[in-house]
Amino acid sequence: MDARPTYDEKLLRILRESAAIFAAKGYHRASIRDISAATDVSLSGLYYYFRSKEELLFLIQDHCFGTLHHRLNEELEGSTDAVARLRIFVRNHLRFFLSNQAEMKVLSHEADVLTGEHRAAVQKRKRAYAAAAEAILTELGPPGGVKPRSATFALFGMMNWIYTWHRPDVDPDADRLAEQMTHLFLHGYRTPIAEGAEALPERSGGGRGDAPSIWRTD
Amino acid sequence: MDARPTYDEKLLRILRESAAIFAAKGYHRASIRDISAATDVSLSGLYYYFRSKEELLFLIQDHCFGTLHHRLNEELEGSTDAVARLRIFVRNHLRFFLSNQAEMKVLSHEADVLTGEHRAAVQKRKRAYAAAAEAILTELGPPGGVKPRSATFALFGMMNWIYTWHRPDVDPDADRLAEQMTHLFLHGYRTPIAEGAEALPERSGGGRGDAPSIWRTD
Amino acid sequence: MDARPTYDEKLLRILRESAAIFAAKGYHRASIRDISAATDVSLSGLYYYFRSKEELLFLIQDHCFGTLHHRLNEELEGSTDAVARLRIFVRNHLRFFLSNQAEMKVLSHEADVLTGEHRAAVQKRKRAYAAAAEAILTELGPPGGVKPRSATFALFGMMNWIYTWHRPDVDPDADRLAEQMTHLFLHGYRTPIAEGAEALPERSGGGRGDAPSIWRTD
Amino acid sequence: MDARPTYDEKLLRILRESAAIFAAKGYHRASIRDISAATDVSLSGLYYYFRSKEELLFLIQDHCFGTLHHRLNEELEGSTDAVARLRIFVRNHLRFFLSNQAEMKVLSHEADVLTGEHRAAVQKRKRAYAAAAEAILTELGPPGGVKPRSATFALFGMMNWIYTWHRPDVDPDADRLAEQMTHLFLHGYRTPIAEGAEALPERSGGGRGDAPSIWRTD
DNA sequence: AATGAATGAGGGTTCATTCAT
DNA sequence: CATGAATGAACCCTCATTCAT
Repeated sequence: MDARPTYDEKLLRILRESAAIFAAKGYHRASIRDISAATDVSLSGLYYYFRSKEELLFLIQDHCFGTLHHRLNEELEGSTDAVARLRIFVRNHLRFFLSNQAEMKVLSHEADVLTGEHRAAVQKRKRAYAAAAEAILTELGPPGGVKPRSATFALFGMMNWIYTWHRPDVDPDADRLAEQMTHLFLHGYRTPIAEGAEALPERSGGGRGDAPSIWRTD
Repeated sequence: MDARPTYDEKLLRILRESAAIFAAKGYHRASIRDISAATDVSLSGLYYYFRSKEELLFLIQDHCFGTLHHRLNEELEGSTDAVARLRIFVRNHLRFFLSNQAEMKVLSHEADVLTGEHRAAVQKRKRAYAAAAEAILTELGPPGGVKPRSATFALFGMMNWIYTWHRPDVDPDADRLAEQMTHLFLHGYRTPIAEGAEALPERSGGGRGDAPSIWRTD
Repeated sequence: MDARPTYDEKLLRILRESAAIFAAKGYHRASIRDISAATDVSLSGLYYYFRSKEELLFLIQDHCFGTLHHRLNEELEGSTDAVARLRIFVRNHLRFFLSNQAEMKVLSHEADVLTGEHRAAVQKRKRAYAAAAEAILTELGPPGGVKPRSATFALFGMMNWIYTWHRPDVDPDADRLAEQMTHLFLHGYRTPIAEGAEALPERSGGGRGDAPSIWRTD
Repeated sequence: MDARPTYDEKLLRILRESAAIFAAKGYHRASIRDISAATDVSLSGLYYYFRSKEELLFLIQDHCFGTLHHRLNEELEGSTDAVARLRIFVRNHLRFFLSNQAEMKVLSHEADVLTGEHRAAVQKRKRAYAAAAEAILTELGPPGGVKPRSATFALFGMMNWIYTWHRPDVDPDADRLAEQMTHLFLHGYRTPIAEGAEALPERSGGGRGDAPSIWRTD
């Protein structure tokens, strides 16, 4: 109804372009000058939209998380079956991830750049989203031997790692990947760990505590 | 036998401290001055040990990958059972990860900082290690529906993501985590995907191609 | 009679707030944004009232000097006794100074910020005021040894320096201070310098010309 | 004995040139680039000698005050007569002031730019020097009506104001000025205030409390 | 083998000011 | 009258790196 570009639209454009630049070069290597060039907004003009580079990153992360979680709730609505809900969760996450690769890379990769209140606000979002995930896992019933906390993060690891390897021309699309990851996770999660499974013969210096230095001297 | 501090020992110390600093602040935010302060070597003195900051990062990553892969081969030696070999692989990876958190974080997090020959050299190492992993998966026999490439990276995702969440006081140690992750992966990998599993009712705009903007405007 | 806020009143409010800010932070450190915030006038809105930051400073200084001198003439009117006139001069200056500390600090402290015509206009006011002071001193009759020019500035120094130290809770008020300073000045001014008073034994390297560096190297 | 330029000498040169620039343009208007140009040291090279612009100002002020006070003590040594000591104090101050005009202007004019520890350190110096001055005044015996605190600052006002007016070609040199200011101060300080001196007829709105606005509206 | 001194390039940010509305 | 949006210029400071010693 209103064709005039609104204030919001311009900010959103800046956020989108900035996310792409942060994704490509990394937050610290990207300069405000890069963003100025990409957006065709003067260096100082940008500061009308955010107070600092860090706030810019915050705006990106905050909006991104907000939308991700918001969509999840929409998708879950009405669904009651535990497995279906897990599948929806994974699919939503991966769809969003692959549709907004730049933003999600920024979210995954620049997680601990933020400080102070910005950091706190994003962590709050993160915790809420992780809690939603854990709740879904809980609905699945007791796991077969994997701790729920580790399992949650293992699932996130599978999903969040994709920005490092996924190539659209070679790899499955979001929905297919979602099926596969749900499947992968679900069976292991439910199947009890067999006795003696861990009976691996010890070979070299054991686990933690022994902590051999990473640096070979030979 | 030789009590004199050798050249190597000092370089190694520098690499260790540098890895810790890179892990804590990120490669780009960490300055050579930080490293100078941490190592008690003068700024210019450091340049005796590496030609540039990037080479320093390379040395860390190269040694780290080298050791990781070297250990894997040692651990695998003599073992023939496919499942056992997978378990060894995961355990080796996680032990190493948790024993050398700083280095592994640098490896995971600063993967695409390197350029030119340094980049090529590390990628070669990375590919070799990934190939070893994929070979082990292949030994497991045909998967039940998950593509081997996706599965490999899903496994790496689970494992490499731990630097973002693992807390030694709360979470299982490396060996126990290895059991769980092996278990998690293995069952999903082998179990065939049931027909109709993906029959999720479509809800919002579909997967890729539709690519809704990340930024809500409502 | 007229309740509507007039043009002048708003300008005056702006000048008053600006003077306070300039006094607090110094002209150069104070930003137009600070003034915008303090006056609740938008950044660009301020430029309706003055053409540039420098003009704003000019308006403050010009008004301030104008009023100071105007009051002096009012106070002096009808008084003929030389000493009484000096007393009135000092009292007027100090009253004004302590009643308008911000403005007078700006006057004293930002004296040579102005350039071009602004500078010329203020200096004209300054010279006129200083001439009035010198005239009063002349009426006192020939000094006892102090040059009139130095004496005038010594008096101004005493008076203008107060913005650096005067604390209303501890120090005398304007009128009492005026008595004391008049007294202080008057006696020294009239009393002849005794012969041999200056017969101080030379100690270190003499006065100007010798110009020892300020920086100790021992 | 050693003709090689030492580290110190270079720092001192930088401080001297910086003081001249701060004196000429004011601290805030002067840029590090100005100093770089004046000293022929690269912009970044300067930061080898100080950590920030503020520290540079601190170094100037600290050294300056240190030397001033140090010299005072040297000059006072052995002198016992109260009046002679006052004369020495004033002479030392004025000699130093006129021999190091730039530094002293910076000291007088940029007094409250410093913050934190820098500010505290300089204020400590300032208090010590002011205390020395007050001690000398105390030795003179009880004043004739002027409060010692006001008197001290009146004297400082006379002296410190000279950077605003003194012209070497027209005005007396430091030693002569010292005589005159000592004389000016001394007589007023000792002579009792006559009764009824302050019996000035009130004319316009009285002293403080009445505080007429500085801005004329007529 | 080690370092003090120095630098060019570039970083984030602020500022006074303008102009269409 | 008033303002939201925008900008060029400048500012302070940090960085990786070098080089004479």
